[in-house]
Amino acid sequence: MLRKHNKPGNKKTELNIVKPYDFALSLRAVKSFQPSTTEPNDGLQLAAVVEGIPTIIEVSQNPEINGIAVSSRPKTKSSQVSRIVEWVLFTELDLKPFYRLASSGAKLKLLTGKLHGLKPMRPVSLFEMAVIAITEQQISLAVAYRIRSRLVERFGVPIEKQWVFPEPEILASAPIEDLRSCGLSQQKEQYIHDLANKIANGTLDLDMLKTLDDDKARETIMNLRGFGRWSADYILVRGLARPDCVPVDDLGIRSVVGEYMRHGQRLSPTEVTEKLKAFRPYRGLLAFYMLANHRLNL
DNA sequence: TACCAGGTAAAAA
DNA sequence: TTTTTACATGGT
Repeated sequence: MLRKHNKPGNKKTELNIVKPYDFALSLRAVKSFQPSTTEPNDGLQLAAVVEGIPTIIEVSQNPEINGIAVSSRPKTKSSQVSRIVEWVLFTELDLKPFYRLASSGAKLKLLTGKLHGLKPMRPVSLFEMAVIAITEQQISLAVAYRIRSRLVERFGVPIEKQWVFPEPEILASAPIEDLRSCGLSQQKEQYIHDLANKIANGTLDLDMLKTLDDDKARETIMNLRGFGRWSADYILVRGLARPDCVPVDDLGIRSVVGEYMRHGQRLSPTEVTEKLKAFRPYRGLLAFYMLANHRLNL
């Protein structure tokens, strides 16, 4: 007989995920990129609106079955929950071909060995991701983070000790001064209003980016007001976790690729492209592994 | 105090 | 077509 580990009021379901996968490692990796290192617990909590109801989705390791368990508060039967978690954890990504490709050199073999099972995590919503990109243009990450906190706490939906990121409709109808008073510049306030309006009135569906190839997705993003090359790449890499996509302009990437592929010397954007050429279609994953290893300081 | 931080659009040259 | 410029906040 199958043992049920369900408790009343907290329905748990298991998640199918393409292996190898190391949830704890992947979680540590995302957190190492986040400005705030609070959140002491070792599980993942996502705040999202499910069937119109603000919900906390909890993702944790289930040692009994060596898998991933998902629960939600309030509990819901909606299949939206697993779809969200599948998206965030990138369950469908198969790391095996990437490992085969990166096993050529001793250094890279060591890297993928240390980080075995690491997958990038993606934010719940691409709208939030797009707003992150706008706020982080030019100013420091810490400042951008403060501005976003004010935005979320003001317009988002509170649940437990978190907030669900505001829906486009909410920001679209927010008065200009209200957005400005969160610390956004006049330009950035316009970009966000413009984006939110397009989504709210149905002219734009960011989720369809998921169906486009890298170049087409980049082009689509760059046609939006306020999104240049940097922001488009940022969304492709962080928001969609495209396995072959590398933000070659990024200083961190240039240093860390140089660390592995030249003697710790920073590379130029074209040199990064050159050095990673052989690792298509997993150039982005490789860069992610290098960066994660650097951040985690293993 | 002044300068800079994972840019961008619009104006100017 | 390429080069400047304004922009908001907070850390140094």
